[in-house]
Parts: sequence; structure tokens; C-alpha cells
Amino acid sequence: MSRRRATDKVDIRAVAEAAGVSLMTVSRAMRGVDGVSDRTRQRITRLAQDMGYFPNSAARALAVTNSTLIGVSLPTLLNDVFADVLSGMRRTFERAGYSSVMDTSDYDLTRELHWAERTLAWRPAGLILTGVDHAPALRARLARDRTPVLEIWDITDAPLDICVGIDHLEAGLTLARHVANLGYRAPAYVGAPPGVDPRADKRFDGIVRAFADVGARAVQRVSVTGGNSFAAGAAGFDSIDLSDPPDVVFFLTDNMAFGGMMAAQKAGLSVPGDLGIAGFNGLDLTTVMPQPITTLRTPRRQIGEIGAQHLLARLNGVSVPRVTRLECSLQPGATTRVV
Amino acid sequence: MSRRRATDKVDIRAVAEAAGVSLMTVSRAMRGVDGVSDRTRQRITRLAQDMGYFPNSAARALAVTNSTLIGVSLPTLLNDVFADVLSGMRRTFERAGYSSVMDTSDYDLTRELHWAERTLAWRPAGLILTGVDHAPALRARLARDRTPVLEIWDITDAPLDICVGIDHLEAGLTLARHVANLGYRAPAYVGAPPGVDPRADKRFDGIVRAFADVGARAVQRVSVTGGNSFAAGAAGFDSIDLSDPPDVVFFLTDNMAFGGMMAAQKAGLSVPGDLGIAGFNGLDLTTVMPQPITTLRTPRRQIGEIGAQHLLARLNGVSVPRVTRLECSLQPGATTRVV
DNA sequence: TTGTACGCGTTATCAC
DNA sequence: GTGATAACGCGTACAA
Repeated sequence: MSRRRATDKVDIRAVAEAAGVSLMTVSRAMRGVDGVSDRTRQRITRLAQDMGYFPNSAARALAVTNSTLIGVSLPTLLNDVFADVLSGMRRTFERAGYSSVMDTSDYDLTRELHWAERTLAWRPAGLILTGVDHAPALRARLARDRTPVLEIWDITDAPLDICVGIDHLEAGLTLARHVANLGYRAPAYVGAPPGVDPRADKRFDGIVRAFADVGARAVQRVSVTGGNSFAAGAAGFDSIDLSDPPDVVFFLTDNMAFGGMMAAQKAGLSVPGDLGIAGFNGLDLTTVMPQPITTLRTPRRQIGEIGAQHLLARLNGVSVPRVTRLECSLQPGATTRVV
Repeated sequence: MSRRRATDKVDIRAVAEAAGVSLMTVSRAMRGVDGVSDRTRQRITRLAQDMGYFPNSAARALAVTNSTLIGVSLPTLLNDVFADVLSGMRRTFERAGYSSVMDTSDYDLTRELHWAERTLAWRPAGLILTGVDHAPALRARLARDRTPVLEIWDITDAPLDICVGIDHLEAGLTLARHVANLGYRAPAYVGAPPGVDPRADKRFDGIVRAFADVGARAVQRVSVTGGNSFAAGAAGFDSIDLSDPPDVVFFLTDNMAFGGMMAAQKAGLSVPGDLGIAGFNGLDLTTVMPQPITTLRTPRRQIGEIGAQHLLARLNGVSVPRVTRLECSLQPGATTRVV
């Protein structure tokens, strides 16, 4: 079928024969290491170019028992958060000559596990996982392995290896305290069902605690699944129990908050007149809205950049902090009242 | 340094010795192929599990001269378009046991080329590229290679191998004709500078032609770079030459159109009263807006799904159409006037 | 059903 | 400065 014809095969040996030198000389010449005269090196690299010779990374990885692959697992790309993190990492790894083996898990730890198994079979130089919650089998596997692991987005005192992220409980607390200080006392929360997104759950806990601290009503939690985040936000808003009307609604993310706000306006409610609204992340959308959403800006790109640098340093034997905690910044908006 | 200690090494040979069988028996048992009695297979797989043995994909790839890696090159992930395409492909490849080596090129053909070279060094089963415009060196390289290549998002009569996408010229034509039929005659366009995004340029050509056909004024083209798409849309709107005011503005994408609309309203213009606005793609954002943006919905997820299926079939020796053209659907909105 | 060469393309090591 | 040889971990082909 698509089997390469024997005549097509151009490996290091073919180049060696054509150049009239040994295989090792070609290897050295191509890698740019010492031990080859400039003249022969020139001759060889030129010949290799002409013949269309390209080193086989799999063979090299096998020979040096060490590859230039980095595995990256993200929950989703359908939300600006992880695209930002990713673009923060890309440049660093590219410059260092690494390739990324990537997948999204859809917040499913079993899928993350299977992806990790497939990826580890390539003996990657390192692994990047999102969050600090993983399938027990994966934890066990990685504990045996010596593969460097970077956990991003969330932090913990006991990372698998190293981690770079934010404290989601505190993030929830910070945002909710700001809102509570504005006088709101009947909060609601629209997001994923409990257990799906551990980071969101931690933030929710922060919101709960902040309102408990001021003796407010319990937070009404509304879970939504499916659809894009805009639609989910709108659907979530429509599912709020109005027999017990909230005076402020927190959303999992800014995009959902936007959807929720649209639904609120469609329902005849004015924001922030009748209802306050808060998002999360400080996504791009909020930069152009005439009425900016009250939110907490997360250092997404920075997480990617610093995470990549740390992992790279780790791969080069340089020691880096196990836990790197980055800060968020409160972004008061016009969707909550002013005191 | 991080060199694996000899005692840690658990390869197929170690398992064979522990099980008291030959190396090949373990290989057969692990792969689930015929030629091993059920009892020994059971014994071996259990033992492998206990010993923590995992096959080395690089070695396998080398032995069978054929890997389970698929390279994917996208221009960016900071825009829902390619995230959607990607999520359409994911499932198909995952089920078939393939891993994706991915990167984003930022619309830079040289970066696409370098990525491709790094990736081809792993002898991937296939390559997925965005668009049909590539660096000459890459075209030459792929012409030599037998690596199956799928080009997505755009189409051409002469794909490198196979392609699945939409006709961008026609997309621009369709949307612009609809708008022109509404009576607009002074169009403007806000997007990337010419030459950056070939697909967008083709759509622009479609817009130009549609308005030329009705004898309208030439399309005023405004180029924006940098920033997120929302901010870019707003900035682009602010750069429009008002000495020659347009009656309708096309944007590269819906998100930019949203940003532009916000800027227009901030400038005291009502939409569509004073000005019409059109986007592109039918992104999620538009699903919740009280005033939906006039746009053309692109079959992004479908491109991913069908593309993945075709490439997979191709890898299995099944022949598939070289060119698969998918249709877009016009989505008239409330940001342009009604006739 | 199981085992024995040998090869996949490359690099480390040591000799010349 | 250059070359020969033995790995790296696994699969194919064939023999037992």
C-alpha cells in the first residue's frame, strides 16, 4: 500500500555511503558535535540536504533513552483559559526544540489517565497536567516513573513533582468578599455540577465561606451541563429558583456571566439595578464591554510561561521551587453596584 | 542526573525472564495477538502489570517503521474556530489509539515549516495542516515524503494529498451578497493585514466582488494587528476613515464584530440604525446576544470530524475523496437592516 | 504454542 | 579526525 519503496529509504547509512565516510562521521556531522573536520562536515551536511536525509527521532530517542517530547493534558480548549495558558508555554518549548503531544480530557480523570499511558509510552521528557486532582492509577504510575511532571492552574502542598498555579479557594474568597462588602446578601452560583471541575469547586467553597462570614443567606447553587459557555450561562440563569431570588449571581467564568447577563436582561431585569453579576478570569470579552463584568483576573499566560520555564529548568537539572503560587487581581466592574 | 538507574529498567526482556518465557511470547501476549495460550498470556499480563512494564512506543515505531503519532498544525487556539475543529477530530483519533503532536503557527508559514520538520522526524502516521498555503520548502518536503497529509479549513483543486474545508471566496461572496441585497452600498472591512491570513483574504475578495457586482463603492479595508479579537475589533472600528463613512462594516470574525459593535455604540452610533455590522463564523457568542450578529456559520466541528475520518481511512488504505467541500449557512441577524 | 536470529536507525564507547 | 562495534526495546520471519 503506502509502504515506502526500498529505493526511497534514505537513512544515515545511505548518506555515509554516498559521502564515502562511516556512519558515525555522518552522525557527528549532523548533530554538530566535535570530532569532524570542517571540510567533511560541510560536505556531509550538503549531501544530506540533497539526498533529503532527516534524522529519525524515534531511533535517537531509543539510543539515548530520552526524548524531546513533552506531553500536555488540558481539560478543554473551548474556553479561553487554557488556550491562554498554552500560548504562554509554546514559545519556550519551541525554542528548546521540544514537541508537544497534546490532548484534552473534558474534565474526565479516566481520559486523562489513558492519555497519560499512551503518552508515557513515548518516554516523554516531561508531562504537564492540569490541576492537582488525578486518577489514583495515574498518581501511582507517576510515582514509580522518574518522568518530571508539571501541574498547572491549581496548586497544592504536595504536588506530584512541581506545580505552578493559583489558589482557587482564595480566589473565590477574594472575589466574594469584594461582592459581599458591596452589601449583597443573597448569592447564587451558576457553574458545572459538583465534582466535574475541582478548581471551580474550590472557588465555590471560597464564595460560600465569604458569605457565611458575613451571615448572609446560603449560596444557591445552580448546575448546568452541555452547550457552549455563553449558552450555559444563559440556561443557568434561567434555572435559578426565583421563589428565593438572589441579589447577586456568580458565574463559573466571564463568558457564562455574559450569557447570564443577556438572559437577565431578556427577563426584564436590569444589571446591576435589580441584580448583581460576577464572572471569573478576566477574559478578553470583558475588555470591550461598555459595562465591564465584575471579575477576578487570573494570570493565565503567566502560568504557561513560568510553568514552561520551570519544567525546562527541571529537565536541565536545575532545581526549581516545587510550588509556585501566582496572584490574581480583582477587577471591579459595572455589573455590581457601587457602595 | 535524571538518568534512570539500571535497576529501574523494566523492559520486555525483564518481564520475559521473570515469567520464564521468551521475549517474543511476552510481545505477543502484550499485543493481544494469536500464538499464546490463554494461561501464559494471563500470567504474563499480570506479571507485566505488577512489574510496571509499559511498551516503548519509540522502539515499536522503529521496528515496524510506522508510528501512531499524528501531527496537527493550527494557526492559533485563541479563537473558537480552531478549538472547534480540534474537538471535532479528537474523539476519532483517540479511539483509534493515535496521539497528536500539536502546535500553533501564529499564521507564520516559516514556523509551520519548522514545526513540520521537527514533527516529521518522528515519522508520524499523518500530518494535518491548516489551509492550503504553505512554505515552498514544506511543499517540496512533503512531495518527496509518502506521509499522508490532510489540509483543513480551506480547499483547493490541488491539495498536497487530501483536504476538507470550505470555499472562502464563496463564503465572502454569499455573506456580502446578502448584505448588498439589503441595500448597503458603502462597505468597510476590518481584519488582519493582507497576506497574514490567506483564508480571510479570500473572503475579502468575495466581499469586494459582491459589492462590485452591484456597482457599490470600493470596500474600505482597515487592518488591525495585536490584541485579542474583541479589542482588535474595537480598535479596528476606531480606525475607520470617517471622512468616507461606511454604511456597513464586515469583520474578520464574530468576536471582532462584537468588539466593533461595542466601539460603535460607544461612539454614539446605533446598530443597525446608523450602521450595519456583519461578522463571520457563527461563534458561540452570537447564540446569546439579544441582537444577533449577521454572520455566516462555518461547519467547524464537522470539518474536524470528517477530516479526521478521512485521514484515518487514508491511513488504513481506504481511498477517500481528495477534496471535500462543506457548506456554510447564512445567519441573518439584527445588526443589519431588514428590507 | 513457543523460541531464535535479525533488523529498525541512531548514538556511546573505545580503538586507531 | 575517523571508524568499528555494541547497545537502545521491540517486531518480523521462520524454525522447532
